[in-house]
Amino acid sequence: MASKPPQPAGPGPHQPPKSDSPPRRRDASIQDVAAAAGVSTATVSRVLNSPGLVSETTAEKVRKAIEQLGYKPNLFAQGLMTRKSHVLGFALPDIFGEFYSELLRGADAEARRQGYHLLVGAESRKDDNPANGNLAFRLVDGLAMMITEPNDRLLKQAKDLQLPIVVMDLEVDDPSIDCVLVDNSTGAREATEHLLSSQPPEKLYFVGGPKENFDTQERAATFSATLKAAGRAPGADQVVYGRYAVEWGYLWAAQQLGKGGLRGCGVLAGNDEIALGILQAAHDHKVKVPEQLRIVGFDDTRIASLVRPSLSTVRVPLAEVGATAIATLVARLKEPGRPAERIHLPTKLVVRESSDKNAASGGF
Amino acid sequence: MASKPPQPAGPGPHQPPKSDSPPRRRDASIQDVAAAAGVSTATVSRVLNSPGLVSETTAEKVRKAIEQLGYKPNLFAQGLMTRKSHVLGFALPDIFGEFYSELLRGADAEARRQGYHLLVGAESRKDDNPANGNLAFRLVDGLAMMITEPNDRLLKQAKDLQLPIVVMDLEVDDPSIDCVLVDNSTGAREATEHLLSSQPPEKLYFVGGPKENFDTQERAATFSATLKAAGRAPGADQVVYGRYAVEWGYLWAAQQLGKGGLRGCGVLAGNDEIALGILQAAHDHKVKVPEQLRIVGFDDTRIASLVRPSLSTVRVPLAEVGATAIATLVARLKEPGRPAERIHLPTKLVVRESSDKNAASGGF
DNA sequence: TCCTGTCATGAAATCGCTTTCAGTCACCCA
DNA sequence: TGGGTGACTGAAAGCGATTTCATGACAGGA
Repeated sequence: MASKPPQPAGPGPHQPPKSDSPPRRRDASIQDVAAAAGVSTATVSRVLNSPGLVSETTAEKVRKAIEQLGYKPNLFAQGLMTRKSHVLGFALPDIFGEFYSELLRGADAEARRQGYHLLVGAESRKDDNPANGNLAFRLVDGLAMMITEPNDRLLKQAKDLQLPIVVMDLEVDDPSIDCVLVDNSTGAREATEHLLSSQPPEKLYFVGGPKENFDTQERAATFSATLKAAGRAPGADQVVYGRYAVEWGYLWAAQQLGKGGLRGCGVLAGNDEIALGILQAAHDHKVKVPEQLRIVGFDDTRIASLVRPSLSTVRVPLAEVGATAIATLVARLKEPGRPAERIHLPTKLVVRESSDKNAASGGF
Repeated sequence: MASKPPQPAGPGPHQPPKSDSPPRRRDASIQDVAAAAGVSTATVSRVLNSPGLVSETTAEKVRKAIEQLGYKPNLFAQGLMTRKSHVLGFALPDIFGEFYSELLRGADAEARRQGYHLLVGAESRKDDNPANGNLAFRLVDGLAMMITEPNDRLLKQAKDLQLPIVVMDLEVDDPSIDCVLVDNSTGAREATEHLLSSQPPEKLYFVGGPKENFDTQERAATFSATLKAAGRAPGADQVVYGRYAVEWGYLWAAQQLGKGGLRGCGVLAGNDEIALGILQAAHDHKVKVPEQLRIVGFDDTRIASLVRPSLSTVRVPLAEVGATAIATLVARLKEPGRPAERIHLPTKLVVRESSDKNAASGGF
């Protein structure tokens, strides 16, 4: 019906509708609707945006015209006036693997629920042209960004945009910015205590991601604190940093195993990928997990339950982080004055085979 | 000039500029730049959009003014005139797991490279309010959509939008729509032949995703054809359909194993998830892979190389699919008249432990 | 009867940009 | 010297919505 160009009724009596619409069919505008309904554009606009200001009889006429012409307001024009696009930016440091896709999934679902759309951007560190980033983000109503390292350049840029911002994963000091955080310490403590329990291991390690990474820092700190509380303050070699990657975990473990260490030890990894690398190395070196080496990961991405032995890990509600970020952002959009929040989402140890030989394997 | 508040020259001689800027700092507009540079808005616009039409001296003045005022064109106003937003829609049936995140990663990188941004939407089948989908997608310049089942409602909606469209994963008959496809048959044939080779198995199975799914159909067809070519035309029970999920793979395999079957057989799964489920079931039933059961997956998501035994699978260049889709879309945007393409991306068998006990384990 | 207050509506200004159209100016050639 | 040419530039007309302000009709109160 959108495509119904019923004789413009104006010019000639009966110009044959053949070859009528040279492909350039312009969408119906508010003007067309107004004309068709015999009212002014103001009235049409009111019917759409403030019904109740217009009498039921006219409203009905207008609605009919809208229906008939398949009218949809032009979002650019609308945005020009209202300064709203109903699009939210969702900026990630990268898009890779389960971790980010979960985050995005939660965010997208929530955005949709609230009538918004998501403009995603993986702000790859490589691309140093700030113009790129700014360019299209300038039409979003707000910005949810995941920032993993303090002093991120991206955050500064974002502030300059003067947009409502919510940051995931990093607690920024700016009191005007909402933050959605993960309660790393509970999970890390649970995991560490779990590793300490039952057969107390020779030695416990924390194998983290990048040293600058906020999550890694928190997890490492809690690890150390928990050990200290148990009277086993860790040495410098027991807390190490690297990258959030399978390769790094493998590398580290292979080295340790080469040195003959690690048997009878326990490892808390900075995330599941690292844990998987360690698992792999153990396998290659014929070290039995969990009998000779107990491993706990972090994040509980899907893969954790699919590897053999299945990976104990700390569950982080990633989808919920994304969803909460969007919800908070929308709340702020609706009520700009509200005080910024610091929302902490819980984490929880999930024990599987890699740290407990009695654990059920299952439950994908 | 509408907004030029420097002494209207009319009323009072010298109203004091104190209390001048209450926090509402409006972004500089093209008018402000024009005024600051002492030129017309037309000239400013030209400096930005068609340099070469303006003399170097004026251009310099204008650039200085832009710099000084931190001027950024208003995207709504710009869009209103040009009908371009430099935003592309990227519609997925869902956002879940490695599969879609890879797709998205490739797409995002390419979009960025080309100066576009991505508006993502997981068109969850639940949400049946078409208005939702249409709403913000109406400001995109083009739409890349993954469609896995013929006759998708979403595709029709998209066509109504009259936007340039590129479809991933499904070959649509509409000759005006570009398609980015995966060469399922090569991969499926390689995989099937691989399973037939060396110790010829008792029986070969194809355990697919949804029967309506286009990829599954192609893969199943090739599987059957290859078997037939080898003189071993498959029975009805050898090609089965279910869902793209670990659970389905597990369920199917567990049933077969219960019946005592499957030992000495080979399975080609519709995707890696299904294969993983089968692997899991085999493990639970103490069936040795690959000695007693050989398994090949499809897609080569990251997890395939991380499970034990590592999973043989057909590599599908997911990121490349996404990137190609975007590239094609942009190409069409730049040259609307170009004939629609059918781009086939290659697939390739990757042999790992789950189908070949001599395979190297490694290479994550 | 006249004045005032509501309600429904339309005319027109505005948002910030692009683009057409029409100069202006300097210069060159016949 | 007159007219033609080309290079720059500015005025102004949109693009399609929202919103202010004015208006007309009508009802109620003095």
